[in-house]
Amino acid sequence: MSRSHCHTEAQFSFPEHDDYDDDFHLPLTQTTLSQHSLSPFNHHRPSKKPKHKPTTIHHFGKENVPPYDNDFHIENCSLDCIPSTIDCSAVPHSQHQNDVVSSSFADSPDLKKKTKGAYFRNSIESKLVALGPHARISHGSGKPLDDDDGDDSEIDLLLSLCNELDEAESSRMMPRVDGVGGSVLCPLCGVDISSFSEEQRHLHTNDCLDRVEDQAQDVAVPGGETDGVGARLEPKPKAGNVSAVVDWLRSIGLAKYEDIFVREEVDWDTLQWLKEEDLLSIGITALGPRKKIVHALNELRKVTGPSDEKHEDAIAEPRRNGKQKIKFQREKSEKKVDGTNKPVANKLITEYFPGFAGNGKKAPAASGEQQETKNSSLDSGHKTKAKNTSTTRKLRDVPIWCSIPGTPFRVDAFKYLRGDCSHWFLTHFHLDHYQGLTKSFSHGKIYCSSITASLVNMNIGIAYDKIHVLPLNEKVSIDGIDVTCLDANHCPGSIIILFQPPNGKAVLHTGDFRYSEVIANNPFLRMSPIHTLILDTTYCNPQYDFPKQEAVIQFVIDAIQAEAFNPQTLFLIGSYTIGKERLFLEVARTLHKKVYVTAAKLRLLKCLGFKEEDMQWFTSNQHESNIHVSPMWTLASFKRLKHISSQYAGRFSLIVAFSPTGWTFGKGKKKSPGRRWQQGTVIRYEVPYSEHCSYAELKEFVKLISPDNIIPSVNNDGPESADAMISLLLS
DNA sequence: GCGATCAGCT
DNA sequence: CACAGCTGATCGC
Repeated sequence: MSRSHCHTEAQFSFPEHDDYDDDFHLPLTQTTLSQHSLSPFNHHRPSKKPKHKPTTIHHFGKENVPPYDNDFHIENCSLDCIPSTIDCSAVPHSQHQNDVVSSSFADSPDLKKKTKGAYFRNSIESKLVALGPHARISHGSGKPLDDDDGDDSEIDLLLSLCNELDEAESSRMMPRVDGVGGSVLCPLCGVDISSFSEEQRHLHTNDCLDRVEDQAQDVAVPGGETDGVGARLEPKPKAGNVSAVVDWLRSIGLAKYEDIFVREEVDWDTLQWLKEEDLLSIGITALGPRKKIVHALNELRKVTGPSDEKHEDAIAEPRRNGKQKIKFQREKSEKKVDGTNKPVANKLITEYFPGFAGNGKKAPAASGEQQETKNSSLDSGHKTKAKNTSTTRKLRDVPIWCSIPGTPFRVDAFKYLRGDCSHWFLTHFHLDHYQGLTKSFSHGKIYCSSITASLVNMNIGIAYDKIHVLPLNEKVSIDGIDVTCLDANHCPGSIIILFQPPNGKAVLHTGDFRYSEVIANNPFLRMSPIHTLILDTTYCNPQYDFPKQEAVIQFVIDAIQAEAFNPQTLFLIGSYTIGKERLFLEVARTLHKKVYVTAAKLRLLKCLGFKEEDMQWFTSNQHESNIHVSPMWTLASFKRLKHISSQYAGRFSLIVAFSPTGWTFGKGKKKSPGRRWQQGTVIRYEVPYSEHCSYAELKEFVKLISPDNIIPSVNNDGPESADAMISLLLS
């Protein structure tokens, strides 16, 4: 407390806005520590009526849990539940001992959609830079895009179509599936199916469709002469064909709404024009199904245009540049998740396009196992922004970075589970890497570090008999292939995995990792020539030139000390479910102050292999500390921070939050180790604490490894950028 | 009622 | 945008 301040609590009127999160003035935008240290309280605005908009913050209040730590989502985490096969005393992530041991890491590329270049163009800070220090900024919560905002003209058209149909119906016998009002004709072959049960009618029409499809496919597919949009396999359903709509509904799993469509006599042509409000008005009130139909219709339109339709399930495949190839299939039977036993109707979209990597009808190794791609780009739709294109798919192509060439192994590929593989490696316990892994996993063994194993067991509920714990820095043989794990310096339990198959072409999968001296000196890396490097390229751009973690930790410590002149200050440090532990541990150690974590988080920390002397710095009693660890997302907006602040009105008068992330650091930003933002009594620091490599570190690592081949596991802007990235790294 | 999945949102 | 999630709604079992 280097200086006293004369503010009483009453003076800390909380700046309230009617819409305080989306549009506010920043009293201090880019002050440095020395600049701001005068007083954080000199920017108050008169308080307005304290009207709180509802927020999405929940749960606080029960059992005295502070408002921000509503769940790290870990429950029942205790050492007791860990079987003896798990070595929980493994050296924790945060400490480097005399050897290379640490925790583990991995990388799960596919889930992240990281677009680096776009970040700055749209960032708050870039706007501030452009607008100057008093700029009014608009906080990223923009409204949803007016996606195809409804034209009245379209509704008019729809109405007139309906009218036409009414007239048509009265003048000729329309095929109907409800059987009311006359004989029922098959819409495809015209046979009278009046006497059939509803099920028989659909069987019949499905058979007709199959016939037509087979005939068309014979012609359309072999040449592959399509526009890349999909072979035209079927004749266009006739206007007025309601049963085609019914089939289509079934194909997207919404058969329960067929009655509505039949009742409303929505035929194939009409269907093309339906908009969400139309669906609502005809009685599809549930949001999910409505959205699903809208999405499926959008897919239809992309391919066919409103009057050039197909009538089956649209299965979209992410493609380069965000475009899609779409093929329509009707699913008569259940989709199988097991790729080894694909019914014809379940062919992957890419199978219709010879030459498309990893799929061609005759191409071996659909998952790219044996491929050693220089042109990984061909297949690198992975991690690009293939938004929403695969939501209806059950079977997604296994991205190339998930498959280890020369082995039957997959890495962080739980989104792509199928029966042709029984060895599944998990590099670390972050959602984007284990997504798809559920308690019902039954595809063989999961290989991971001991820390990850305990997390998988506790949080997902997978039994240990399905988990094979891999040691660090020790070569083991799995299915005849040598496998060695190294600490990835990413989050606790994260690993880099070295595969040495019998063909002599070693593959190094970095998972998510941050390069370090320890990694550089690892004898396994120094001694093993690497053929293929599957690389975490999250920050593979020269603009990401952030400091070492140590520097950022020091910055945070300095900032806390600088702000701590007010004893009623609450410090918040952001953290993920796991990750960033080193930051708050070092803060605690250096300042000799405990940090508060929730009880659930504490139980989790106990499983991460920290030593007793480190654990002593954590407490689950919030009154023992004014430095609290909270989930990253609660620190992301001033709105949430203010909410927290209001919960603590009696105890704390100032909140200082630290958001540790690498994304705060990029092109156009100064190379400072942290940025400070303030709004009223809430201060937020964005600090470039990264658990991924900086660009310079990536280059150095690549130089060290000198692989023959690089496969980026994070590909932000499509295949072109994949090649560009590789060139950058090798330059 | 529960697990899985998805859309939407940081 | 999104490092890595969270939340709520829905569906299938």
